[in-house]
Amino acid sequence: MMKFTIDPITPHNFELMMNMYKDIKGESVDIVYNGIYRRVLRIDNKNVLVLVQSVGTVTKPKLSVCVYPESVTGKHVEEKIRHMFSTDVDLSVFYSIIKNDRVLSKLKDKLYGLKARRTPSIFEALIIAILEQQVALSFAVTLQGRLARKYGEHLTFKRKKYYAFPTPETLSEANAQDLRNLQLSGRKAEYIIDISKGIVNGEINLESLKNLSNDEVINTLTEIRGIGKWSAEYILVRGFGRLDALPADDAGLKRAISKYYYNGKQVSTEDIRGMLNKYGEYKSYAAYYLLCADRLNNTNSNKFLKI
DNA sequence: AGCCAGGTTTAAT
DNA sequence: ATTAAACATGGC
Repeated sequence: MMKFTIDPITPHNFELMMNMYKDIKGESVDIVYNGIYRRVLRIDNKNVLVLVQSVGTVTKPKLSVCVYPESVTGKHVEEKIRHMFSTDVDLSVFYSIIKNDRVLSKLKDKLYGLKARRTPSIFEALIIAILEQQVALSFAVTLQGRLARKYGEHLTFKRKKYYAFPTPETLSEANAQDLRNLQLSGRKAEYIIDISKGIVNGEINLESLKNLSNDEVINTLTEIRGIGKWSAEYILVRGFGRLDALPADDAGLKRAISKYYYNGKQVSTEDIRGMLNKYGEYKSYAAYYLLCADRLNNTNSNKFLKI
């Protein structure tokens, strides 16, 4: 077992990050209980189980990471964990940008230290984007779990099975009917198989997009069948970790902005872009905090945020 | 029952 | 160039 610690940029609220999705039922590749996050990661072409927990506080954050087995490069694990948990995001900058916004400044107090999780790979962000298109988030998580159980490799730790997110290689050989049996739509099944094939045969190279601008990434990704603007922007945020990108079409975001800023009146995508644009380099966090507020308002019987 | 949910493509106008 | 229908399922 390899063990090391990471010092995220403060503030960093690991517990809140873990709790943000705990109301969503359904098996998943991300397992959290007893305050410990567990999942299988592909590192150095090997599957390893990673356990992450907080051993610090929100203002003096420290993460403890355990890796089983240890036959991988520690530095590679650390890079992946830093990316996934946004340890290098500096929320103090975001908080100073939004200090005059009546809604976001309240959310800052309620969600202090909350950072967004990112996917370990761009491929995973891409597949999740497809799964989440047009369905409730909880259903998308259920589909993700089914996909992992059927197509993901697994490893056993303390008599418990942990599933990796499926690889493009495996999904490229999946059968469309099998995916439909998991209750994906026929379209989503096609998208996932075709994209996986494209990655395997080299027509799609996700890693090569890392140095491109947001717009260049969007233009490239939206040429792929099944990836529209929303998905491309979602992938920019969730997978690439771009802080200045934003899925402005998002249904949940529209609902939140209409509720908190426009007294329930409908807002257009362009309204959203216009208003969140002023948060510049951190506009993804403005969107994320609003989405979280809306979600917490809907899942908590007592109102989370009153404006 | 019917519409919406962290949309996209395809096939009409 | 814009608009409508189809898509799978669960919750309200």
